[in-house]
Amino acid sequence: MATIDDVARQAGVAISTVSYALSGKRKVSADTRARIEAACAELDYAPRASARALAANRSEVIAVTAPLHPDTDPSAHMAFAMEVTIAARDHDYDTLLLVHDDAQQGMRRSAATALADGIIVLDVAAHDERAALARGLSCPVVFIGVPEDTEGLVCVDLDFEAAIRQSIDTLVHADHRSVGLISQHPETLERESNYPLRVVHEFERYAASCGIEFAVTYPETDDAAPALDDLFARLPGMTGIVMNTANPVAQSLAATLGARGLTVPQDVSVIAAGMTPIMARTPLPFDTLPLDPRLTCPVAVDILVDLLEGKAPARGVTLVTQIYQSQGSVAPAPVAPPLQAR
Amino acid sequence: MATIDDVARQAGVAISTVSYALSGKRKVSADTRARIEAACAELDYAPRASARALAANRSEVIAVTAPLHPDTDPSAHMAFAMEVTIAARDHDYDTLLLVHDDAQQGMRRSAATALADGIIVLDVAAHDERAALARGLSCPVVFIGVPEDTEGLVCVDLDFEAAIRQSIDTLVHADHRSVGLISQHPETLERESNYPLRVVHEFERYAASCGIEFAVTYPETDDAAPALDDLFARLPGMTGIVMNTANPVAQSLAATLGARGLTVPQDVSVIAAGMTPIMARTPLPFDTLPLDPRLTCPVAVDILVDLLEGKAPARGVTLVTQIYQSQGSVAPAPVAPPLQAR
DNA sequence: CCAAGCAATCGAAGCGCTTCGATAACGCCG
DNA sequence: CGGCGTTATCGAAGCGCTTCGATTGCTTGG
Repeated sequence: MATIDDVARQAGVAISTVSYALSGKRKVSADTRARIEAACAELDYAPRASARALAANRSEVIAVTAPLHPDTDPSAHMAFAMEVTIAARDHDYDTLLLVHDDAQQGMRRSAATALADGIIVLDVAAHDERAALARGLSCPVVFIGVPEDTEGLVCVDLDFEAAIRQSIDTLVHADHRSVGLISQHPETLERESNYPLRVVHEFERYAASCGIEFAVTYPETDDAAPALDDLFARLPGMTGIVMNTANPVAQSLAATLGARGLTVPQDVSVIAAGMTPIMARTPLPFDTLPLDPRLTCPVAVDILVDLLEGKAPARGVTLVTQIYQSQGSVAPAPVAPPLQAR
Repeated sequence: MATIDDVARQAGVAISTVSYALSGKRKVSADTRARIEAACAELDYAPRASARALAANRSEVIAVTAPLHPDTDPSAHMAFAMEVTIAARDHDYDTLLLVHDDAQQGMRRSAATALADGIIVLDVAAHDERAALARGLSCPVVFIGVPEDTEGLVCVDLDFEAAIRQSIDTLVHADHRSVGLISQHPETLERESNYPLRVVHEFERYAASCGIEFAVTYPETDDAAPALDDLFARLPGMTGIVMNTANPVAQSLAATLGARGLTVPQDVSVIAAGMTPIMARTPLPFDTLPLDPRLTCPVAVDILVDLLEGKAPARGVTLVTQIYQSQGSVAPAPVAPPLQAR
């Protein structure tokens, strides 16, 4: 393993000149640079990460906490971890994976030992213990997801409120006047990240402000039938459905609608807002505002890197707009409401 | 951030004494140790990872390559990465995630810069480019999965051959004399890791040596019906099925058997050998020899750590025995073959 | 009573890099 | 032609830790 010393000797310059040539932090004449580069290539030189980290007081490593609790979807998890890793490499950072049950310990350790320069927190719950921890940590932390209390935190998330507004707008423009929301299992609302709740609130607020009829239902199981029946009981003239629910429920809804003799989009228009596309091996035939890690992760990493390199101050909460993907599941509302039609 | 210097001063000892007290590499008297520990606690001391790595010439980090090609299952990926991470923490190692398309570059970089002490390679294909690379790398590499040419490599995998033998034994002991194997999609056999092929070979070899009738089928799609029909066409008296196939096919098989009026295990006995249990949100009602990351990952990490700490020489290929999980899908063979029975 | 042996501790030399201030070489202007 | 500002390069001081050999102060046996 060649060291910077070997390179300097080989190129006939001082160590510091090699360092400056490689980092570009001071000007080096064209031909010395050429000699140094030749030496590096010949000796197959790569700077020792630990030496560099010690001297420069930065490790060029970002830690990623993705704690495993039983009800998280590992596939979504991996997708986020991968996207963070890819985005980090674009800035020449590597990522350290912290997945132990006790994410706190991992975060503390990476900060205390300066293992990582910064931390990305995934799978954020409404009342996340990692929020309090992050406030007391010496290194920058960026959350992907928004906890209840964002005081002093830097968070990135999708703009679920905007997605809901866009879903309602889309339906309203297609003349739907009665729209139902299928939300998450009641326990999920408690435990999980708080976006499902934000979705419900915004749905109710915005639907009301648009002057349309609306109702929200919370499926108890993965079977969408009771939820659908519940909605139709409360909105007999319902012609539009917005979903922000677990994928199995969505899968089941597709089947249930068929079983009820309802065709999408002739009888009912359906939009899935803020759902993970990854799990959907069998893609849903619904218009979607997908919860796409490729939207949030690069933004989160950009912000963290800016923080690390002192390029920008902490930014509070950043919301990223989801992209509407049309699958033809929205059509103008039928003249007669679907249930009365038959 | 306190340094070892601060601790030494606070405890009234030399720096080296602190180092020895913390590492345990030399004896330190009980009361100096106590003073040092008190000082550490008071100053909230944690050794700087980079300084330690530079001085000791080891980073206590293991790199994990999990390249993302389109046909890999992210959920399984994450499960492996997590299990490796957990196992590594048990040995006080952290894990660096290398996930870029170009895994080679990541491996080279972590070795060249001494970012990581060793590398774990996941998702190994039969002709994996990373095999050649590993041979030329300066740091130990352990593969989870077995490539075609294992010369000079250290690999850990499940003992698929043993699983197949155990599956056949189980069926034979229940008096089944005609057994079919549902293997993978033909392209999967080409591209993927080579265990599906090993499974087919061992199935044919061992079934023949047991003197039973057998056939192998390769489903073209996720629909198991054609595969099942193919098997029955070639083995009209088939009473046992071994599966080593993609999970959707298995899901489909459960449905198809029902549709054909066949009951498990009364009419047909079924065993799933070497399949990922993670994906199966809806658990399959079949006896299983699951492809469980918790079996291989800790073993791989143990081996790597032994290698790193010079405790043991390279071990070649290590095969781990899968654990049979009974779900009641195996019963004694019916007296009359199922198809003729109706 | 002294040499030998042992246990506990210290001091200093690195590990390989970054970075600051100093230095040398050079052209330019008055 | 001397002084000055540039530009390119050098030297050395760390960064915070590990580890080796040396030192100190005891205890023992001869």
